[in-house]
Amino acid sequence: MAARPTFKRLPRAVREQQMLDAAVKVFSRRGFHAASMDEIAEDAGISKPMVYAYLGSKEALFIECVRREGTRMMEAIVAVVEPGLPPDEQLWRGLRAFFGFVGAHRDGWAVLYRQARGQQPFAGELGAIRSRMVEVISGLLGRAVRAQGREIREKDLEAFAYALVGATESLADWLADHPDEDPAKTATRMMNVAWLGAGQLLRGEVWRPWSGDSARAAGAA
Amino acid sequence: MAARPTFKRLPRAVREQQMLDAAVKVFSRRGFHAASMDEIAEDAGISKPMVYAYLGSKEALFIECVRREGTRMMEAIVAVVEPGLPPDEQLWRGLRAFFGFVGAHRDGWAVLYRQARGQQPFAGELGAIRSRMVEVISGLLGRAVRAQGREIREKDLEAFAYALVGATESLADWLADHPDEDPAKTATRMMNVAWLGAGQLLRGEVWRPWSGDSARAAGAA
DNA sequence: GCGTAACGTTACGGGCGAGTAGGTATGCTC
DNA sequence: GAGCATACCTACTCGCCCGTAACGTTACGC
Repeated sequence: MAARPTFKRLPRAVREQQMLDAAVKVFSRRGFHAASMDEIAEDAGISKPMVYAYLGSKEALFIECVRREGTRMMEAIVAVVEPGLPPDEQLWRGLRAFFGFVGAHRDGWAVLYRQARGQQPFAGELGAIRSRMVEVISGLLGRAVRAQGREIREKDLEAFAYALVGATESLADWLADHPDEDPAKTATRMMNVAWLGAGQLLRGEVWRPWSGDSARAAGAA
Repeated sequence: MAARPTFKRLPRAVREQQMLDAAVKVFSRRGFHAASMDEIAEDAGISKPMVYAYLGSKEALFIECVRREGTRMMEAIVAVVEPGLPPDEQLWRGLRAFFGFVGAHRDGWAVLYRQARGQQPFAGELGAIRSRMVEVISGLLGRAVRAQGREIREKDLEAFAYALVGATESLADWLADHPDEDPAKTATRMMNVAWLGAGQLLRGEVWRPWSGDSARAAGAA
């Protein structure tokens, strides 16, 4: 044998994570179809049949990537959102966690989700994650509305939440394309859209981050 | 030869449109990669080499699809938005035209754009269209803000517009997935998000369509 | 220390689909 | 009605890349 350090034997769980890391990277850079299993394997420092042995197929591998990243993202969000807080603070915390996550996984996130949106086999997987987010947001808003004794149709709520999710994803793309932007500031921007809307913007109202518990929307200029 | 009605000879311009129609349909149903040139050709009632003779390559064909649909969409919008009207009415008109267009091209729009978002070669093409929309919206809002003697940073404006475009696209997807929904009503929903925001929603404020020129946001309940 | 199961490899099959070569028919021009 | 451009076809080539068969090698249990 050559000088090759044969210390490479690693347990399955470790290898699987390495493969997923490599897969996320390559899928991100090339897109699902343009990515080749050979490149992923090489990037993971392993040979192709191992990938098949552990993850099954290209499609399964991609789904696993989406699932892992999606789960991590959801965990990052739910970790900071505590029910019981006022709705705008919950929203703010969630957004800050979300953009923080995207900022930390710049290459990972955006392109992976940009990929999954289109391809039919994965629309379901991505749709499930988006559905959870829509649920969370519409639940949050719905409870807040009803807590004030008001009525609102479920479908209106769903559409509203859907739009907010879309806006947030869109700003995430924007963030991924502007590497010098600050995630927290992007979250603030999103808060201005989600909470205040264009009408308030024209009236000079601005939403500012929570510095403790007071200081909501600063009044008109 | 056989009984085949040989009356099929058509001028190039006509055939090109037929090919594009077929391509939009097939790309929509299958996605860019899964779509085969054979299927597109068959659907257009022509043979594959003709497609290559006229449109060049699969990639060029797809780009042409995006460009055509995008142009049509932009035309539908700019046809109804007249500068000089108050900003919220301009926004409302634009949104109504947009959702009307999407509703009328349900299969076309959503999936075509869902496709183009991911695939790298086309991101540019789609990005150009999105940029125009961002420009239009940020221009609209920027003028309105400055008309009131207020200042606003260009980047804030851009991010705001970007978020609105994302929200709108997201609701367009929603509309495409809910065939029984009314485009105009969806536009109204979007208006509630864009103009009022969640804060007003909680206060019971609702945005209602223009019936002529009066009747802006209906006051609190 | 030896069997065995888990880790790992090299090298190939084979399908699918983009793109093309080369040839035929039709209609327009003058 | 000859000539020419344009519309149109059948039948291929060929490369890429997913997935696998068949075969080594390390470490762990007992």
